[in-house]
Amino acid sequence: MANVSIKDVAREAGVSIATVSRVFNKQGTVKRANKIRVEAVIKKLKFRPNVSAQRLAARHNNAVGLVIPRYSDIFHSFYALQILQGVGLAVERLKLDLLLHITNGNTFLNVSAVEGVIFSDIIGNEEQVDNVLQMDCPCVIMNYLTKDLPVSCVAIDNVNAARKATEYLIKLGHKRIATITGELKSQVAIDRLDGYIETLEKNKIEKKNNYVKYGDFGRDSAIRATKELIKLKTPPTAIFAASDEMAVGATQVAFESGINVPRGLSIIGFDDNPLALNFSPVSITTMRQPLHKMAMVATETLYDLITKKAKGNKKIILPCELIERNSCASPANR
Amino acid sequence: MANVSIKDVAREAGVSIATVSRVFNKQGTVKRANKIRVEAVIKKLKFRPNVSAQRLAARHNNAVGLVIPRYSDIFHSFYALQILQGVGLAVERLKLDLLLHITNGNTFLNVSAVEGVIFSDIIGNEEQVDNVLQMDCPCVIMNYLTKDLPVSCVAIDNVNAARKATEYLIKLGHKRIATITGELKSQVAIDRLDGYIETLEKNKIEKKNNYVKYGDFGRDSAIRATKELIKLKTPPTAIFAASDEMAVGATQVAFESGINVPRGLSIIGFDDNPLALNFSPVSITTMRQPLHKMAMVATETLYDLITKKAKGNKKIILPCELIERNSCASPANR
DNA sequence: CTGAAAGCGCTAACAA
DNA sequence: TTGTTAGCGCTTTCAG
Repeated sequence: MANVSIKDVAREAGVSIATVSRVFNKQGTVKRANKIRVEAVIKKLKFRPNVSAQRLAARHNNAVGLVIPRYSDIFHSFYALQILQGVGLAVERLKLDLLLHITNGNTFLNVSAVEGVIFSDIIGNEEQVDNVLQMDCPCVIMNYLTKDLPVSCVAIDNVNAARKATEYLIKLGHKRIATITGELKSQVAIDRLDGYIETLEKNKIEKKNNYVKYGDFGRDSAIRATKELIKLKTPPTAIFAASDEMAVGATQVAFESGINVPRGLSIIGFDDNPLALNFSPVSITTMRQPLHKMAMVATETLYDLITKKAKGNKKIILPCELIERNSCASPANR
Repeated sequence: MANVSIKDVAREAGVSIATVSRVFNKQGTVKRANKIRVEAVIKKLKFRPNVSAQRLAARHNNAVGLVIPRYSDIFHSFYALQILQGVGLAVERLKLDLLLHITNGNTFLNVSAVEGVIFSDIIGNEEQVDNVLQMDCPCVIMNYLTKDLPVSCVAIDNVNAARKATEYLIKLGHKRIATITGELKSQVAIDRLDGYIETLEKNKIEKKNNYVKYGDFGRDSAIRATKELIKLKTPPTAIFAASDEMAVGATQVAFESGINVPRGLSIIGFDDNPLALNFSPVSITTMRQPLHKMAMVATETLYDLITKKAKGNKKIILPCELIERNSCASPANR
C-alpha cells in the first residue's frame, strides 16, 4: 500500500523532508522553485502521507466517530439513515473523517482513533458516553437531552411538536382525541405524551384514560390500540400517533373496519417517514422531525468543541414542522 | 484525550514498555507475577493504546473503508442502509474499524487510513476504484460485476431473478406480460430486462415492443409507463417492474383507473423494499435481493484479501428470492 | 523471561 | 528559506 514516504520525495526532489512537509501542508515558506519541484515529485511518485504517522506526530487525527445503537426495524432504520446522511454531509464539508460504530452498547469505544464522538442516540449505551467523557474526549449526543451530564446535546422539541399536532386536531374541530404513545421507556415518547396531555388541558378538553393507549412505536402495537379505540362506546374522532409507523397501523385498522380516513377518523403521525407519504390511498399528515438538520448541527457542534471554538455543554433544541396531507379533516358529526 | 501511555504503565508497574506491550497484546511470554501486576496497572490507569501509534508501528490499521456514492431517493437509500447494516455487522464481528465515505465521486480517497476498501456500488466513481487499485490496496466492489478489472465483486444475479419473476407470472397463466425497466445505464436494469426477454422467448411468448416500457427505477416513470400500458388496445394482464418503487407506482395507477390488483392486473416488483410490503391495500409480490448478505460477503471477502487468505479476483453472485404477497394472481380472462 | 533500542512516517521547534 | 533533530506511542527484533 501507500509505500512511498516523505523521505522518497525528499530524496528525489533533493530537499529535506521538512521542506516536503511544508510544501505538502502549504505552511511555512518554501522557495518557489523548490516548491514546484517538490510538487512535481509528489505527483510523479503519487505520494500520499501516511495518515497514522500524521496523526501520531500532530497529536490529532481529524476524524470523528459516529455511534449508532443497533436496531433493525424500519422506523429506527429510517432514523438512522437520516442521521447518517446528515452527519455524512457535514463531515465532508468540514473535511473530517467519519468512523462509524454500529454497536449493541457493550463494545468498547477506543477514543484515540478520533477527536470526538457523536452518539446518534442513547439506547442502552450510557456507559459508552461515560467512557468517552472520562477520556476527556469531546462528545455530542443526539436525540437525548441530558441535564445531568456535561455534554452537548442536540434534540427535537418533542413536547412542543406533540402540542402542535394536538392543537391542529383541535382546530379542526375535534374534541374526542386519542393518542397512541411510543415506548415510554424513551424520553421521546414521554415528551410526546406530555405535549398531548398539556394541550388537552389547556383547551379544557377532558383527558379520558381510555383515549390514551400505550404503544411501542411499532405497527402492531398501534393495530391493537386502534382496534380497542374504535370499539369504545364513544370512539375518538381523531388519533395522534407518536410515530408514522403507528399512524399507518391505525389507518390500516380503520380501512379494514370500513371507517373512512379522514372523514370518519382523523389520524396524525410523527416522523415524516416516507412510509406515511406512500401509504395509500391516503397519505398521512405528520410532524416532520428535522433529522438531517439535527445531525448536521450535532456535527458542527462537535467540530466547534474539537477546535475549541466552544465549550462543552450546549443544549440545542430543534422545532418540528407540521406536514399537512390528507389523513386529517374536521369531524363528520361536529 | 487518551493521555496515559505505555510508558506510564511501564513505570508504574516497574517493567519495561516491551513487557507492557507483550501483556497487552497477549503475545510473547511474561512471568505470571509481572503479567498480573501489569494488568492491574493497565486497569488502574485506564490505559488505552494510541491507535495511530499502533498502526504506525505495526504497519497496519485494522480498518476498512466503505464508499457509498451519494444519492438521495428512497430506493437507493433503502439499498444504502441495508448495505451499511450488513457491512457494519460483519465489521464488528471481524473486529475491524469502519471508515465511512459518502462521496459524489470526485473526492480523493486516502488509502493509508485503511487496509482495504469496499465500494457499495459504482456510480460515477470508477476513478476512485482505479486509484485504490493502483495503490495496491485490497478492494471489493458490490453490486457491479466487472470483468475488466482485477477486483473481487459481489453482486446479485439479476438476470436469473428477472427470469424467475417472469416465469412466476407465466405459471400463473399470464401471456400478456409487460415490463417497466430501470435506468438502462445501470447493469442491474439491463440484466433484469434481459431476464425478462429471455424467459418470454423460452416460453414462446411473443415479445411485443409496446409491452416494454423504459423507466428509471423511480415512481414517476412507472406511473407514466403504466398509464400508457393500460391504454393499449390489448393491455397486459401482468407487469414486471424492475423496482418496488415502480411497482408501487404501477399499482397506484391501477387503483386510480379502477383496475383491481391483482384480479385485473398482476404486478411484481423487485427489491423487497418495505415500501412494497406496506403499500395498501395490496402488498406487493417482489424479488428479494439479499442485500444484507451481499454486504457481509463483501466484507468477508475483503477481510480474506487483507489477511492474505485469498487472492483478489473473485466474482461472487448471489441469488434472489421470490416473495409472494398478494399483487399477483391468475388473469381473470384466462 | 525481559529490557534496550531501532524504527514506523510525520510534524514542529530550532538553528543556521 | 532551509535542514537538523527531537519526539509522537507503539511493536518488534535481538541480546542478555
